Amino acid sequence: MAARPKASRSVRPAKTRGRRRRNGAGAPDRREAILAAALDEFSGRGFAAARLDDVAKRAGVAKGTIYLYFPDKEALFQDLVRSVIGPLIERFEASAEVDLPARLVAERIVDMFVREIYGTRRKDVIRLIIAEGPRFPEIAEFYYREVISRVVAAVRGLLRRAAERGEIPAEALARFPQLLVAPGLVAIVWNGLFDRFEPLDVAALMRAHLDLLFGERRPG
Amino acid sequence: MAARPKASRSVRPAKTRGRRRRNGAGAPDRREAILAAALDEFSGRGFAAARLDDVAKRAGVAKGTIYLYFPDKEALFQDLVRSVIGPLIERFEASAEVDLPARLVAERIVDMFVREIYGTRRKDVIRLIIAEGPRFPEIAEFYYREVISRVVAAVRGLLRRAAERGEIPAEALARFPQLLVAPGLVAIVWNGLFDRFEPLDVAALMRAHLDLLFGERRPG
Amino acid sequence: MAARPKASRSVRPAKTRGRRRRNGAGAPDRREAILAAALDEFSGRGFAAARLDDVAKRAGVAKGTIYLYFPDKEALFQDLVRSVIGPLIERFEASAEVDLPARLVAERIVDMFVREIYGTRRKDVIRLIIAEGPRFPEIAEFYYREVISRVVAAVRGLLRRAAERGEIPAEALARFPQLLVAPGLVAIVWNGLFDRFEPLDVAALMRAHLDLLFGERRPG
Amino acid sequence: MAARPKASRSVRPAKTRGRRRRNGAGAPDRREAILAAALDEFSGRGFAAARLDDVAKRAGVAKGTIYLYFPDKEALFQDLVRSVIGPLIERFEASAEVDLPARLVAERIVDMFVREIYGTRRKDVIRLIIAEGPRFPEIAEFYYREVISRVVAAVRGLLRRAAERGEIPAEALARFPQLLVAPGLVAIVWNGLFDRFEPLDVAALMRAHLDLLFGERRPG
DNA sequence: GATGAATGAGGGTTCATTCAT
DNA sequence: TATGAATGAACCCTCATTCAT
Repeated sequence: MAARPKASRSVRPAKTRGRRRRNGAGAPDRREAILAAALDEFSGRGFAAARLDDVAKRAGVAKGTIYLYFPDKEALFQDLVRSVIGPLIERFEASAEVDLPARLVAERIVDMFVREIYGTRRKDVIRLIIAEGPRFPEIAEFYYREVISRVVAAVRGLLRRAAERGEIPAEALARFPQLLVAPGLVAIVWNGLFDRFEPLDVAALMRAHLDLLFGERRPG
Repeated sequence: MAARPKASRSVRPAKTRGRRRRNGAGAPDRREAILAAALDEFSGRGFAAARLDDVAKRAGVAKGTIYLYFPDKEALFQDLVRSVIGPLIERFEASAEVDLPARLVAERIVDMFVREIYGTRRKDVIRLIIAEGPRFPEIAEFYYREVISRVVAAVRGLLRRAAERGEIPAEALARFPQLLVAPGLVAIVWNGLFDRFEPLDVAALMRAHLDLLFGERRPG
Repeated sequence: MAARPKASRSVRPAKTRGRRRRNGAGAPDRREAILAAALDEFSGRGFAAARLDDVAKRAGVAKGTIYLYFPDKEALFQDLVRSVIGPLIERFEASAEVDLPARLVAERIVDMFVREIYGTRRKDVIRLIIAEGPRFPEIAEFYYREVISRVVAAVRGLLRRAAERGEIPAEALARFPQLLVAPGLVAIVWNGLFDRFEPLDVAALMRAHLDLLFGERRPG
Repeated sequence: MAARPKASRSVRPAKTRGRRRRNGAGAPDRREAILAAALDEFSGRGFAAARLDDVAKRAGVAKGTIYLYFPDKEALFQDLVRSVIGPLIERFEASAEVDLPARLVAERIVDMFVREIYGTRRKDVIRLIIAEGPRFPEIAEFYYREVISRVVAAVRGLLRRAAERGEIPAEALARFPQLLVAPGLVAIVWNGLFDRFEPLDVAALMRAHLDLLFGERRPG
């Protein structure tokens, strides 16, 4: 924090783009190792309380090495979010575009959420965004631009098509696509805070949610 | 740092009992001023990054004064959460118990949420709990015990009655009362992260949500 | 410490000299209570680490009350030393002046040391002087002027008379009266540091010491 | 504050093992510089009042550097004592074990005391132990175990042999070896408190002491 | 006189960042 | 490139001292 220079805007060092050295063989990529360690530390303690020292230790590198790949702590955090969230969205858009009955598509999306997000460290990144976003406008903006707005658009498309086919009654959802994903968010938050008191069956939760939206599913 | 147990339980100094000074008239209570300032600072920067110095400045007291009312930074945080959340829950339970059609009760609850939480600083406290809860097991536990479990119970009761009267189709909701409040959570998170990109009409969101649950509302 | 005004030179407030109030009846003297509490706290934790808050608590007065009797922490410390050490010395000089065989006089002095110093809180004050003296030139000077130099003079007189009568062999002691009291100091230091590992029988130690100086004592 | 147990045991950082920098030539070791500075500051102001800031300044390092070598202020203090006292004792035991007339051995020991302790900063450490020992049980214990008990044992051996050979009259000393070293302690305390009022000729003091114990020394 | 809430300078400790090797 | 010792700005917390009541 404080008055350190703060170049922020995370510059990927040349060497990483055109990567050289005996990498590609078996040497674990330094940058990846650091990002992975950072995810652990940041989601375990929050951005401010996480120590780069611990990140370095966990990544198996020296503290100074982090600065070869990231200009500062904040940039490391931002790159972490980008690197985890970035790849996610394309897959999601693809899922949402297939032209099948909405319920089916929704189920696929839910499946993907459970498998690819809730079941992985990615949910921790989303939790991080929720927790730290207010302090990191750039992160929030990135997330809005790269994820939220596209998810919203994709879901809207899906729902409009469904509405046209009469698969869903109202246009409520099309106006507030957030309602479709709300339970996913709840699940992530619940998981972080209350799972040890009362574990949540996400899959069941999401199914119940779809039942509410699309009407009881006829198992037949 | 981290979340050491540390019973804490912040002691209200004697002075509040036998209070001196021109308090009793209308002078803002020191303790309240500090809590208010703490809410601002904590929700603005997060627990770890917030400076007690700033809390003091904002509260118009000296740094040391904070320690007359709270044993340490963590206790201040915990007391803040307790003092804001505590009073909330009773009102909520009362709302949920009235014996009226579920839709009506739900609407009242939604109204209360919008007015008493979303429209006040309380939403910031909830955001804080979401953000810091994983690092503060005591906070998470308190919140689970005092809020979540009671809300869940109250909502379950409400929904069961509604289901018995045939007002809502499924028992999905009774199994996952989280689904009822999910949009509230989404609204709070959205408000903190994305409102400046795309403001959210919470009232409309919540209404749409109720429409989905109870079927389109007949405006008549 | 630091840059506080520091009037030091402990001014006994007028009220204490010409003491008023229902004192003399049975009301415990405030000043004495504070000094007693200060002795406990200072000898328990050292000057710097002792807290006036604790002194006040132990004395049963409010923190501010201390400042009615002593200008600051340092003056309290100095007055403490003076009030405990002052009365001691006259008694000692009287003991040393009686015209009896040196061995007898020495035995009386030793007795007095054991009873009046080693056996009371006064030994703690001496320990305090040893510990804090280097930081409190005034204390050291007071102690040297009021105690050491007078003890040394008295002991010298005693020894010279004894030497003249042939009771002690050498003039070594007269040159270094410190040698006479050295075991007393050792006892005090030992008591503070090592008594829990190996308790010291002071009386026996002092007797052995006298035996060395005056030759074996014929019990007959 | 106070004297919490706290295993401490200050860790020598790796750098000392595989040392870099032009050390190995003659550059003063960081750790040593800090210890030396700490000795100055601690013995000048006492443990509690000494400021690590000043220690750092005096050692020519940054404040944070201290924490690379010592976990905290207390450990620095303890290590200081250990590092100064540790090496002392072996030499002393060796001196006490030679099989020569007791008077000669005693004179050697006294010489060693004057040269190696009284004439060096080591006397300041002993003063520190006396002053702070009551607050630092571990220090007192260490000192008792590593120094006192061994000195006592060595002196006892020495005296027993002397008694057997009839060199000293009584067994008083063997029961209270403290009597042999008492003047050394007095000298150290005197030096710290009263030397500016009345300097002490330690060598003469110690010689006079030996004369008392072993009988006048025949100059022939 | 007595009180104790309030003050704020100060000090121990942490940790992001730098840089000589 | 990689290292990790060194730096020093901050920040939490303490406590001597003040002063309104």
